[in-house]
Amino acid sequence: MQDRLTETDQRLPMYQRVKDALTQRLAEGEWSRAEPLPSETVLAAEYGVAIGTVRKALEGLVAEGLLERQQGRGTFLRRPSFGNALFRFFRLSDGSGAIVPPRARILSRTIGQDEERARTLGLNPAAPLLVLFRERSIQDRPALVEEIALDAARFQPLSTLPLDAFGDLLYPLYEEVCGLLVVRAAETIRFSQATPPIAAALNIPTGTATAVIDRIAYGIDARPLEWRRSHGEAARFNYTIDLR
Amino acid sequence: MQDRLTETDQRLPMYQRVKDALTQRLAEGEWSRAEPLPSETVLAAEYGVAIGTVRKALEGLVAEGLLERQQGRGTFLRRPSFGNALFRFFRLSDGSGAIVPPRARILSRTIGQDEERARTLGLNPAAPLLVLFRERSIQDRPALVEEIALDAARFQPLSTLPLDAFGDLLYPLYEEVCGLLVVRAAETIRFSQATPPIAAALNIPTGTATAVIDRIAYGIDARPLEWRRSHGEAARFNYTIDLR
DNA sequence: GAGTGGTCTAGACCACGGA
DNA sequence: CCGTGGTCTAGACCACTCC
Repeated sequence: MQDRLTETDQRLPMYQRVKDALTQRLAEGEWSRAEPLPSETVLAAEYGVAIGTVRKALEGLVAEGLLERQQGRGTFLRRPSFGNALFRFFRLSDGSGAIVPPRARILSRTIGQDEERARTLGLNPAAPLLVLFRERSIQDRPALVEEIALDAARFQPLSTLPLDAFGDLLYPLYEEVCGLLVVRAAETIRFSQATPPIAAALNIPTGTATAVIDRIAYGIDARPLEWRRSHGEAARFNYTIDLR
Repeated sequence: MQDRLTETDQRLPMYQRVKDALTQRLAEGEWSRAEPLPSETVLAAEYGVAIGTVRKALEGLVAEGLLERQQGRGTFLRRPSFGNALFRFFRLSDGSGAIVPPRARILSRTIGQDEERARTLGLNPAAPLLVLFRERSIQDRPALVEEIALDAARFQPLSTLPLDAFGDLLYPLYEEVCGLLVVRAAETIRFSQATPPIAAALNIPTGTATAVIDRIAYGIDARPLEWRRSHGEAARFNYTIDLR
């Protein structure tokens, strides 16, 4: 057990090496979300370090959003909460005020090449990509259209899954069907105008102001998993951030 | 020295009480940015706790962005870096590519009442507000217009300061002239269209798409200090965020 | 009651910065 | 060189969850 750390750089602080080792085990799916990690005491024994060192490693992983700790219960793999949070950007309380879960529908699925997006995903420029077009609507009114690019190799099961089996959220699907866990995402917001296809999909006039959000979602191993571009009507856009 | 903690809630964890006490001393301006806080050892002795407890309090304040620590040098009050970061939202590399510091010009200064904004600032609705209109430009081209509301009482020195003495950045001014330190801010982004006065100030046609950013800046005591609404051309808007 | 994480202590040694 | 924060240890007791 103890030599699990020997491969990592000896110059790094102990807690960092423990953290790296745990990250790798998390990435390999060693623990589900229902099942707690070994306790601090056990981990300390496994790695041959003091409990405080394990604690520091765990706290780091909590800070990075990989783990959740709960007193009396244990330490768990965290479920990222931004999965459907794109809708955080848009006003949801359309009329009734009740928060309705947005419905998703896959408009098309193709496999092809795209040099630029493959590069963005950290792949060989010629790598085949699985490309989805997706509509998300609230109360049967289209609110967003999304273009999604995935590594066709890693997401192979999705290329045969029936389109109506995709459900409303993709990230749980990635996890269940492909064993890939989204941990972090970076988004870029900018402003544009609806091109004819976008306008048609959103049911708004061509040229209407839109907000465009590009997202790159990263897996537990910090490599890009998904590229996504979402279009929505600018008038419905509303976003809040905290600065320090 | 040791009884400095007696006023705080006895049920709170020790490190929390130390943290609260330090926050208050920071808010009172006990340490400048050049001068380090007392060392961990000294603080531990002052508060009668173990060094690890002080460390946990300090780490919390670092996480909140109030402090910076540097090995071998000491622990320092942090200078928030978002002061001129509104321009993070907009494409700066206009032509030349070189990053030019944006110039600011105060267009007007008035004192008046505004119930809603006073409430936003946590003031009595009838409290007098100091309202500034400000233009910010890059290479002599207006890029942003801002409306800024402040508590006239707390920012009293600003009501008589010559308009051309305001400089390009307000937060250092708040600190130097009023002794008020901005620590955190919350921003809301939305898209709109330029009204005639905004269009005139930005030198764009009325009705052009704009990005509107509302900001509330908070002081070290976590109370709102400043309300600000910035308008810029939407086509120049570009913003990146990280989600977890 | 048994086991978990949360708080707290009291030390040791190391790495870095500055005089 | 001394003093700083950074790392690490080895315990203690408490608060919480679950059976």
